[in-house]
Amino acid sequence: MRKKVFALVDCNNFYVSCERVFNASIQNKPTIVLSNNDGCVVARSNESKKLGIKMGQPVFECQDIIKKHKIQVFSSNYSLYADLSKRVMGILATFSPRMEVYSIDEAFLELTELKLDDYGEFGRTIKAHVFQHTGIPVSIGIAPTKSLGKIANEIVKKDPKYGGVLDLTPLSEQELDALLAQVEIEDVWGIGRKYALFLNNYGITTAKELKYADEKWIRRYLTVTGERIVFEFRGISCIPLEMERPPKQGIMCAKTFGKDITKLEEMQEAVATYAARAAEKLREQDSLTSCLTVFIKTNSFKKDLPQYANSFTVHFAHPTAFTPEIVKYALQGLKAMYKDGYRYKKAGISLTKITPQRSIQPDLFGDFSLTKHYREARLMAIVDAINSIYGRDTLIFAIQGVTRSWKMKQLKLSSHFTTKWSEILTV
DNA sequence: TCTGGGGTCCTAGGACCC
DNA sequence: TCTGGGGTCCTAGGACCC
Repeated sequence: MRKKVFALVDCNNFYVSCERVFNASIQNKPTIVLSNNDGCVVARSNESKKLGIKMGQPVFECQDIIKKHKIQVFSSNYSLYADLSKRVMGILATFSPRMEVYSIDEAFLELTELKLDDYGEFGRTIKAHVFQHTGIPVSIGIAPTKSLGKIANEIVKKDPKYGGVLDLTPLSEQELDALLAQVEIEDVWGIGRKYALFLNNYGITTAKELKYADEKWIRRYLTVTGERIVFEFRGISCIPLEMERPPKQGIMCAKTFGKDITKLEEMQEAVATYAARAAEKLREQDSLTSCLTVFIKTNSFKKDLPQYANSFTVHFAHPTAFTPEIVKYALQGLKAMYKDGYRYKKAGISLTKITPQRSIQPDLFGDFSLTKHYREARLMAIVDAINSIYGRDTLIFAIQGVTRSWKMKQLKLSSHFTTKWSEILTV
């Protein structure tokens, strides 16, 4: 069997790069993008990485550095990033019929069937093409397995001498091992904090040492996922390309509030809003749910305040994607556990037991009516269509509230350059 | 009074990813 | 004063079945 070839294409500092596409004045300035509510740093330009800003760091902790070095700060503009991501992926898709969109800023391309002489050259073409058409810089790692592609990408990002593209396929085993020895165990794809600590305790500190570890032992302590990494490092591809995203098995909508909630009515607004959003996502993938969990919690960082956290799960008699019904169950759950006298910081909805819409079963004996189900589905389709044309929340349910004092804080939001006509770039 | 062996399915919890 | 959100997969253990 011929060796496979995968390219991992990863957008550099993606959210920051997106902001830069539409803002020439921040090209070489240190820049960061914040999480919801402007709480933590979730993307950093190379300049801000050098200044010591850490991924996930709370903003208030690095306020001094931000001021001192005039770091450019942005709230998350998720619809802008999603739109640019779509454009990048569209271009990547023209380079191979076999592509896996792995995350908002990463994709695997399988190049095996292209039978090229020089994959590195192909990678450089892709990189140039993506930049020319979107303004987004990418790094590319090419290798016989997905895990090694990740490794190549890791090395490319750290060492400018590769110019953003590294092809491992022509390397000898010794050359490959020398590169693997440079990658620390915690930077390996699939090894998180816990496993890194565990492996370090046993003297496995680099990707190379993991490659030559006893696979039986690895399987026992890191399960099959760990064992797969070992084999992938040895050049045996065990993590297949997944071209189609299967429908989600769980859908979540959870957010911290812009300000604490102390009243049940406000909490009902928030919970109803999240439930309605989750129901929307459910319908986007043509699914139904029959189980909902609602949770609420106070701010656990504030140790001196009274703490309360609870969740409530509701199982439905019939699967549904009808917003009023899902909202009703969510509010029932909320009522069952809500307690007065606390300052709530966060709430969320999670939908599980998700089934495809076409699997719906008429109930011979119960009160379930197929006619009613279709009527509800048509109504929702209309609501969704209106909201998609005129903007989210054009049509909402009264319980979701109109004041929304608890809404996310986003003080440094850039314009929706590509998704709202009113905010299109002016020159 | 003695009481096997082999399944499946479900759930909770823990690991991971970006 | 200020600390994100949304996913996946795997395993162990319990319930239940024959």
